[in-house]
Order: sequence, then structure tokens, then C-alpha cells
Amino acid sequence: MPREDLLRDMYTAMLTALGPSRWWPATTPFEVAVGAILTQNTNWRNVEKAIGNLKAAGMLSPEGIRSAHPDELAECIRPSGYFRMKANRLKDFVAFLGEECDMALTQLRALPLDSAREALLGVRGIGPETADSILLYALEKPSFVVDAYTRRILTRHALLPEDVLYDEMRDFFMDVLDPDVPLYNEFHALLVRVAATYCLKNTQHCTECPLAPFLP
DNA sequence: TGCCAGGCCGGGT
DNA sequence: ACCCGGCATGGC
Repeated sequence: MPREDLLRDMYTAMLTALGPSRWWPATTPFEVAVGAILTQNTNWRNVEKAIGNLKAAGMLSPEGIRSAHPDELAECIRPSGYFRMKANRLKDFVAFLGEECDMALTQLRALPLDSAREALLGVRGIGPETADSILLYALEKPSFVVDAYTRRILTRHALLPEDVLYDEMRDFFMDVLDPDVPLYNEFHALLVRVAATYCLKNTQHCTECPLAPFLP
């Protein structure tokens, strides 16, 4: 079966089983980016606490983060883990955006996808997954997001080898799917939800998994 | 109670 | 170009 058909069938199976995801859980592009940084290797539930703390402290804004004392910023985001490092990453991201952060985000969105991606990857603390999350969920650019869950599903289904590189997984989708923002948005969300529910790290009770019919 | 969570960096080979 | 240790909290 052609890869495009396989991916669309897997997508349909997940969407039918779980329903739409309504991602990303944030209200502004800037908040999406903050969440993308805070959720690096971290459960989203912990990120929610950190974002709540930021909001309560008036720090969930470019100015709030820029003017915050590093230690106070770190204390707010403590529940999201790696809090000292992530405080610096938020500071670095805000510094990258400059004085007019909303305008900077608008200008970033106006760039071609590859240029915007390179610009984000130049920021310390923003790697490929975080960059693609910001591109897709904040800037609404058709950049497919790959994460540990995506890798687990792709390798368990023997679609790609264990040692596959990030960009190879991304291309696996983008080479055959139309550059469709709503599709990429929902596809990634469904992969995360399915993997987190049915495809645990050291278990394989995949009989109830919507993707079980696609196992090799 | 240990294992895991929507990674990334910096230094070493 | 990889490989690896470090970073850290909270939930189950």
C-alpha cells in the first residue's frame, strides 16, 4: 500500500476512535511557544501548573518574562521540571523576538517555512520538535511535528528503523501528505493521544489500540 | 516505589 | 556525524 494511503488510513482510524483533539491548548501564539518550551520531555499536566503560576504572577507575556527576575521566573515554572534551564530558555526566546514580540511573530509567520524554521532552530533551547510545534500550532505553518510518541509508533509498526533521525521521520509524513495545517495539527495530536494511551514505553497491550490493525 | 513524561545542549569521540 | 551525561518535577 502506498505510504500516503497508509498514513491516511491510520489517521482516519485514530480520528474515528478518539474524535478531534482541539489542539493546541493555549490562547495566543506566544503562549503556544511558551508551552512548547515548557513541555520538553515533560508531562503536559506539569506544564499546566507552571503556566498557571506564570499567569498568576503576571509573567505569561513577553514583557512579563523579559522583566522577571530569573529566580522568580524559575520558581514559577518549577513544576514543569528543568526549571532553571527552562527559565533561561524562555528568556532567550523572548530576547530572540525582540521588543515587539507580536510583530516579530507576525514577521516570522510571513517567512517561508524553511526560513522560519531555521530562525527558530537558531535559538538556544529550541530544537526540531519545539520549532515544529511553534511553526504548526502558533504560526499555522505546515510543519509536521515529530516526538517520542511518533517515533515509538513508527518503529513499532516497522515503518522506520529505531535509529531514524528526526528529519527523516518528519519527511516520512511531509513527503507524501499535502501541506495541510489542520491535517498536520490533528495528525500529531492523535499520534500523541494514541501512543500515550495504548503504546506505553515498556508494554504492548495494543489489542485495543486504534492502530492495532496496522501492526506488521 | 520506581518509572515515565509531547527534548535539548555541550563536550567528547 | 553520533554518543552520552546532565537537567528536575509530579503522577501513577
